[in-house]
Amino acid sequence: MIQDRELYSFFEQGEKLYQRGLSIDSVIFGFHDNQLKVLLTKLKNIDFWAVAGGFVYKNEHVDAAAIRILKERTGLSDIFLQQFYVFGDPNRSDKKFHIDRMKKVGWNFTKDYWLLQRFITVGYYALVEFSHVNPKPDSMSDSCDWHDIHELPDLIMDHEQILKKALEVLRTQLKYQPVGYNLLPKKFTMPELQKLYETILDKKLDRRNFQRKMLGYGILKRLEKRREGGAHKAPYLYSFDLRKYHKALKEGLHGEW
Amino acid sequence: MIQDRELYSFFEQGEKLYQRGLSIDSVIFGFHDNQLKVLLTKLKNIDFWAVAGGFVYKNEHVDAAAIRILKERTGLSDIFLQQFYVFGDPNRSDKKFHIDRMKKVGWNFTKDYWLLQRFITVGYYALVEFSHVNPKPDSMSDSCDWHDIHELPDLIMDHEQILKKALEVLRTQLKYQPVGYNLLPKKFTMPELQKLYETILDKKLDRRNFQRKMLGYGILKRLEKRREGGAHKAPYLYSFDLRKYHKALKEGLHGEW
DNA sequence: ACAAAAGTGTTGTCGATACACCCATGG
DNA sequence: CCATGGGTGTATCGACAACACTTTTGT
Repeated sequence: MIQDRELYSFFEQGEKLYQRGLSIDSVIFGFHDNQLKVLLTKLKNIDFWAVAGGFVYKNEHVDAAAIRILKERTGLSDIFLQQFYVFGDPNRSDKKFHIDRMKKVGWNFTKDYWLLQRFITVGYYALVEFSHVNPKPDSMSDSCDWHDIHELPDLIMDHEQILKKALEVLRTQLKYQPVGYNLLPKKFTMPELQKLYETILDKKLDRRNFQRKMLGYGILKRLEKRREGGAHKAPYLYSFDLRKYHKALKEGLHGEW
Repeated sequence: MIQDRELYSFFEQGEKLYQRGLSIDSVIFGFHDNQLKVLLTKLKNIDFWAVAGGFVYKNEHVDAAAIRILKERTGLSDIFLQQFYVFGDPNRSDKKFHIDRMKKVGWNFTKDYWLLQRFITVGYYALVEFSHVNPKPDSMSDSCDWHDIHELPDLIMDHEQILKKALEVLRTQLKYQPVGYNLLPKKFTMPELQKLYETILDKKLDRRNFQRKMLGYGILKRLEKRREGGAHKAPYLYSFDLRKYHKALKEGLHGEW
């Protein structure tokens, strides 16, 4: 099978190509149908899923590797992507998974095979625009799909922990920094932005106060056009004022000391 | 020399003992003489300093290694210690430093010697009580001392960048989480706490507003006794209410959504 | 007595909450 | 014509900054 040849190549070349004992796992968030989604890949030959992971080339910047992997999985570049934690438990990578998989595809390995060594992983999380993503599985996976945050399949190793931690960091970040650009289309309505916040925070917010609070940050531009076709009154469209948005990203949304 | 024997042992044993390509650098902050200080070690044989660094044993949790290194350098355990960033530039470790040093002490090495490989480092920062620290250099260093944040000596490799980033994170953290326990003695006065904040933020704060704001957080206990002996009016002594302090650490100081 | 340090009050501003009210649109 | 969704206005509360006043203590 073609897929297995790919996988074999990975098994064979990995040790030469990649920095030893180091991996990257990116929790890629998207927003669709008023739900917060995560991009997961289904691993070949076993019934478990994983967040978008990968390895770092021997002469590649760790951050660059994260950007590359994000691009490989989604087709997107120029995206909000941020380190959030290093998972450094010596027993975090369950060898049984790797061994089972390699046996199933008939790959011969020795006890000191590179994939069975200890790996530490750098966790990143990304915020992407759902509709722009073109999910592509990697050589280790046979599919790549969005999953609702509340209905997660079984995840390998410590990936559930990684995902939970990413969510936690995202929720904390939401309090102090603007979120929305990269998760929403270029133009969006205030109710849509509010839904995003409500989904991430898992909490209802007051429509009117939310609006004024957001406008108060001064990072939104109201556009002339309104969205048509929908039922009831047509809401305004907004877009982010990127200059002010990035300024707010750096300085935070709330007061200084 | 005894020291060189130690160093030789490190050069020789390192590859066997430590996880390859992975190091830890901890920026240890202390507070003394109304100044924010960092604990730095002076490397043997070269005129450069470094933040408290070390390596991770092959079967050791990365966080555990950070705790161990902190203990080795300061004698302290049970301290505020937190990951803040991974420095993953493939060229961050300047080989020239290692080569110069090894040549000076007459250590023979090959081109693929473990210390000359690529290293990524996990940055931690710690907040410690100055007076409790007993600085001890490691086998690579011949002294270990506090330095004022504003008068730093030459640092190796990217350690200045690491230190700056730690400071930045500390300043950000200060806005949202309580700081002070671990940096101050058990009992302290409000002006002392204020000085700490002013030093970290590099900014004057209003005495009266600071007091009420701090008290408003409800994480302080006013003690019966006052500090005596000093000139002028004696201030109250305070201590942290650890239950509430830790609660505030988790939940943050400002409002919820 | 007075300067300096520390504790307590008062006021005004601004943002956040909780609502009331008005406008537009499809059924 | 009215239910629903969306936009604007207002009253109240609390946090915070600015600044006035009082208390303590060493010289």
